[in-house]
Amino acid sequence: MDLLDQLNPPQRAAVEHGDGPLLVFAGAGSGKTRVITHRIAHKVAACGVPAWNILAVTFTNKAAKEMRQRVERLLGTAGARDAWIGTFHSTCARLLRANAADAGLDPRFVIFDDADQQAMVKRVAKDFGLDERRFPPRMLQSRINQAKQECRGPEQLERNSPVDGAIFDVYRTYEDRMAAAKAVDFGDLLYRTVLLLQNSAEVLAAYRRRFRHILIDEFQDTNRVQYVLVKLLAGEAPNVCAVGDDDQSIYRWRGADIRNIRDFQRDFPGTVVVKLEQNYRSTGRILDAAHGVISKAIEREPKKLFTENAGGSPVEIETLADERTEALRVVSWTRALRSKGFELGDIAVFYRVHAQSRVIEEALRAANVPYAVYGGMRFYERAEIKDAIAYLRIVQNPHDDVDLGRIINVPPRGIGKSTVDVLFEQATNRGTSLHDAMCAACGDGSMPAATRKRLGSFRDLVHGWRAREADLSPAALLRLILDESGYEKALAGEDTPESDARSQNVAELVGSLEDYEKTAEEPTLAGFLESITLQSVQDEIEEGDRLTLMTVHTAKGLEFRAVMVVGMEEDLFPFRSSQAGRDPHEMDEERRLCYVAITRARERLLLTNVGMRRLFGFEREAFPSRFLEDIPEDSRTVYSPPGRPRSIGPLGRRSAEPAGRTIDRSYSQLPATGEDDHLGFRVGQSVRHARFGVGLVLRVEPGADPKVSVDFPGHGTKTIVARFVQPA
DNA sequence: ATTCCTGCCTTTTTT
DNA sequence: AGGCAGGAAT
Repeated sequence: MDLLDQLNPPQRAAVEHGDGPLLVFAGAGSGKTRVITHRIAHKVAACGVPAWNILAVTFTNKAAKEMRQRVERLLGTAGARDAWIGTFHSTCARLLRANAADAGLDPRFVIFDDADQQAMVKRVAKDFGLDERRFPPRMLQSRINQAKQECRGPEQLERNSPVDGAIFDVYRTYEDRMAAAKAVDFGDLLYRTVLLLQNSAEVLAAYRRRFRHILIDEFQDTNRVQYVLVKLLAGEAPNVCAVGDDDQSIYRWRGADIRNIRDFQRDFPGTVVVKLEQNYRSTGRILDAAHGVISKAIEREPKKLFTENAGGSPVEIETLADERTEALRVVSWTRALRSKGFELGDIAVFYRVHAQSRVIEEALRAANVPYAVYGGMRFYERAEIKDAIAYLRIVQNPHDDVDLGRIINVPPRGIGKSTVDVLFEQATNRGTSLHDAMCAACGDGSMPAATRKRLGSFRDLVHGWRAREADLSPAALLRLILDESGYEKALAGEDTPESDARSQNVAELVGSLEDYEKTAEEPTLAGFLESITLQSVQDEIEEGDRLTLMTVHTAKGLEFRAVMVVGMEEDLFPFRSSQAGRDPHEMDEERRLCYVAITRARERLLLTNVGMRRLFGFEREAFPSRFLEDIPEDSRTVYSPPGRPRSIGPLGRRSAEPAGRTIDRSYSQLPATGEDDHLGFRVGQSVRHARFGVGLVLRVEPGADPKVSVDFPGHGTKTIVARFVQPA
């Protein structure tokens, strides 16, 4: 087989390019993965490079898996085996575990996901007594992540304002608590790998020797620390091949830094640039539409996709009355396509925000159309699954405070909040983990005897499971835990439809652990735990005879014969949150997102917008997205209902008044004057409460259980059952 | 210690 | 609208 035969000239140039830095601009559908896989195969088969010397990095496990399969197809399974193909994060996790001592980590560290991290941040912020309104945990968390993305430890942070000071305190203490918990977060995986390579010349040299050829997929999505990592590994004679498309950069808000593409040519002198502009996916009309949208971006590398597949059906643009009608249109379009020979699996519906999916799901259920929704609440994020996993993680690493804190009283075993608070405090004071504090409390007199006893029996349970880890398979261990912890019984005891669903989910987790044991090369508990925390939405996608529903973000990298994008409206797509005043780069990103949506379609594309949309509980008038105007007229067909002249052309763009009308329910539901008087309380009256003192009645709520809303100076507004306050 | 309720906030989420 | 967190009631 000749690896070069099936390639067009630029693809071939990229594959054949010898040593030295290479930057490939790979437009949508231009055969990017083909170039990477063929380049790997070419290096190995034609240039005599040992597969061992190759590192290929992707962003999702799915991409990594697909890449490996395609390389195997070219080289044979054995020929490809030694190539290191993985995501940034899994690669780093592997490096850190292999060099744990040099990295200053326990090799059994657990990886915290977003939610775990937030729990830890919250705990730290609370210890500092920070006001949640001034310092939302979410903000603190993102500042920490941002710092790590920029390769900055706490000491490298600005500390000029009180706010900066608080962030510094939280960051530093967070790091201490993470160390005590023997846990790392996503940012740590990358940042600590960089530190490892910077601090150990030996380790760095070893990996530079090993990874002679580095290939990076989706380069436009790399952030700073990833870029630094690549530079470190590439070394003095960089054989780095970066493949990306600046037009598909849609994760700027998550730290992806488009400067990496520009800096690449500066940092790697002599970079050869190849542009792949021939598209093998979409019809000419769809590409024209995509180009119309993306060419208006204020900042982009000039390029234009072309295809030999000219013509095709026009892009359809259709205005519906409201989101329910739009959902029905999903059903009718699906039916129409099926009668034309499309399978359900060929069709996808994209939306800007998850909240849009519900109406569509309802319509599909009513019409008996099978579908799968991706994203939103994910399996491993469900409370019961997180609980079960928390137990497993405690077995792997009992010092994991977040997970121990999560399950120490789940199911309820009489170790209440106050007890846990005290234990946390002791742990913080002594610089130990919650686990160690718990064990200490079992042996000293710091807790009441009853509490001590309950802590002791829980500790014994945990230690018992740890002792069994070696001789039980992970799935068997989980079954033992679910039994002995009482978790299973507690769920069964609830006996509600919800608890049944949760039991099923837990059973499914056991099932997926069993699957893992069967399929993994070397199944271990740690391996399973790592694989699930590093899993993405895309990894969950399965082929099947059903319609696909997902956000545009999730759709990146996929393709479908027919695509429908709903909600093509100003303020929704492009999205604009209630706060105004944002920079034009954000609009560019929305534009690129729209470009991504359009370029997923192979043959058919339907874009819809509605006149009236109910979203987030409010109904408001909606106006066609500006992106619709950018689609050339000879590539599109516009359907608007009669009597509703919402032409897409130079449209009646919304005037400058604020977005829609909003009705504040909390006021419209206030009882009218005259109804204010109940039970002797009336609005404006002074009342006294045992704890909050004297306050002013703002609202009286009649009913079987009358309540009053009272503003207590110094305590804020409370809604209290009326009999707990007296007139003052 | 546990359960119930109210008020909050709402984008996207490769790992 | 709906999910969640924190506070209040039992």
